[in-house]
Amino acid sequence: MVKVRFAPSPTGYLHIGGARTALFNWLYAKHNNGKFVLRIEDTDRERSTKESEQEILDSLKWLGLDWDEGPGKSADDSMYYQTKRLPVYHKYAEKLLNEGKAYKCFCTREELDAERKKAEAEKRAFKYDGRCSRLSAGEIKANIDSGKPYTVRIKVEQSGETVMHDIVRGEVRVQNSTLDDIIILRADKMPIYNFVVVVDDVEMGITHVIRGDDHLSNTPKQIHIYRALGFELPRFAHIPLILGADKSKLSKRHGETSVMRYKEMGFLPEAMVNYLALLGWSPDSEETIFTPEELASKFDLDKVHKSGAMFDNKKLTHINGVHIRKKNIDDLTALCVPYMKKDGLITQDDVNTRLEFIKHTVFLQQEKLQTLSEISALSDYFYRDDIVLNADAAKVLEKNSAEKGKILEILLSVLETAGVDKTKVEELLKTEMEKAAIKPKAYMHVIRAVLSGTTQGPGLYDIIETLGLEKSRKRIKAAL
RNA sequence: GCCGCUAUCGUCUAACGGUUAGGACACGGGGUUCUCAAUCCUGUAAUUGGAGUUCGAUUCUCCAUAGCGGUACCA
Repeated sequence: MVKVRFAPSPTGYLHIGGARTALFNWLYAKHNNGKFVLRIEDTDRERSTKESEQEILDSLKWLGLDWDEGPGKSADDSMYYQTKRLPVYHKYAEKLLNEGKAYKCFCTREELDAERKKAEAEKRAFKYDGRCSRLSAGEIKANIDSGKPYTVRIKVEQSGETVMHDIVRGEVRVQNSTLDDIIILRADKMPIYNFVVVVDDVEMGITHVIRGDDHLSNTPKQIHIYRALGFELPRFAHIPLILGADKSKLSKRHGETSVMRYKEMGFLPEAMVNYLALLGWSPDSEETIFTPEELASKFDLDKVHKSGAMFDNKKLTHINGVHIRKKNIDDLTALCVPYMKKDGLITQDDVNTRLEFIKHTVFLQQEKLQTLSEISALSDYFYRDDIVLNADAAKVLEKNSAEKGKILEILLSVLETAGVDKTKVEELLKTEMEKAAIKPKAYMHVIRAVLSGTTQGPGLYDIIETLGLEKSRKRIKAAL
């Protein structure tokens, strides 16, 4: 059975790139009726926080990327937190030490840093020379007796090459001579990523390691660790990075990268999923709009592209608009309400007492919305007492100033007899205006400006009907 | 520097070695419409360069160039 995992380190929010990696794993698991595991890689104690972890969990949940195993899925979560599995890693490290496949390295970080710097200054590649592996038993004992801290390194064979078969990259070869002895345990006994990732993937039975391209050069090292441990290799798939506008790996300096910020900005999770899936992968067909379920049924690793993909907010926004248009009005309203509340258009009381009205105003803007957050600016004139006349609308009134008074007088009388029913108003207004020899374009534009303060929006008669008699009358009188 | 990866419209991408190099976003034009949006039609726009293999290279090989990633007691 296919079993994949997403293994974030809780050192910050879940960003777009991480979300896409999680998504590809999730899609692959779903597609193959496999399992999707979430594991928290918190061995970097200095930077890991509980808040970050919570935000990552919330982000994944929001995106709908539910995990089969991981935090919150069983009575005992400890298996999914690396800091809670320290004895396991120590056990394996001990085993390697006993078998002579690993050794204790007494070199200090300072010494190594100095050598690295020197090598850099001399334009040489720095590589640890493995000197501690050649220490005599006596020297080792002396070091330990004197309490000298040590890291644990795995000895890496220096001849030959390591070949990996990546599902998306194909065959990748590296000369072993370019690798140095890999640290698996820090001086404080905390295990290192390359080591824990191997141990955990094996212990969890991960069959496919799907991760960002930036891990490609770690893979040969990990393969050496697998071999030292006598483990079988999983299948690897390195997916292309998501790039910013300058084609470097997407990061904060390119703008918003936090998944939760996209939620705040009014993006739908299914739109994020849809867009992210298309970044680095393409379906057989030429369609572009998919539900998460459709993506899961179509997704496969062999259609994953090799090169990095630039994140394009415009396309995301377009896809978001399409998904918004597909929403039913109850769901869309529920989604819009938080934004309307935040922008002061409505209160919870309004939600309780005039939900149908709110729904209707949302309905009128549905086809125009690209992001949920736009709802307030588009429909505020339905909620305000008075309009705010924008520049374009002012221009319209000015242009038609000669007829404005007459138009409004007629409208007023039409409303008095017809009420605000949109078909009745349309009918009567049309005949009355014809009598007065006023062109539709002229009176409609003027009325729209007076009633909404803008030059765009839903159909004019929808506006009148939604506004109601009282507000319409008030705005007409104010403009006269 | 060293190691690795990558290279098709501005962007995301498609194309058994044979296509007028296709689609989507964005942009431009037009239809529809009371406006905007939506929708429909439509236009502009790409194979990094050089060798080689081949009857024929976007596609295979090599070189160059460029970009990216890695080069930690981070993940």
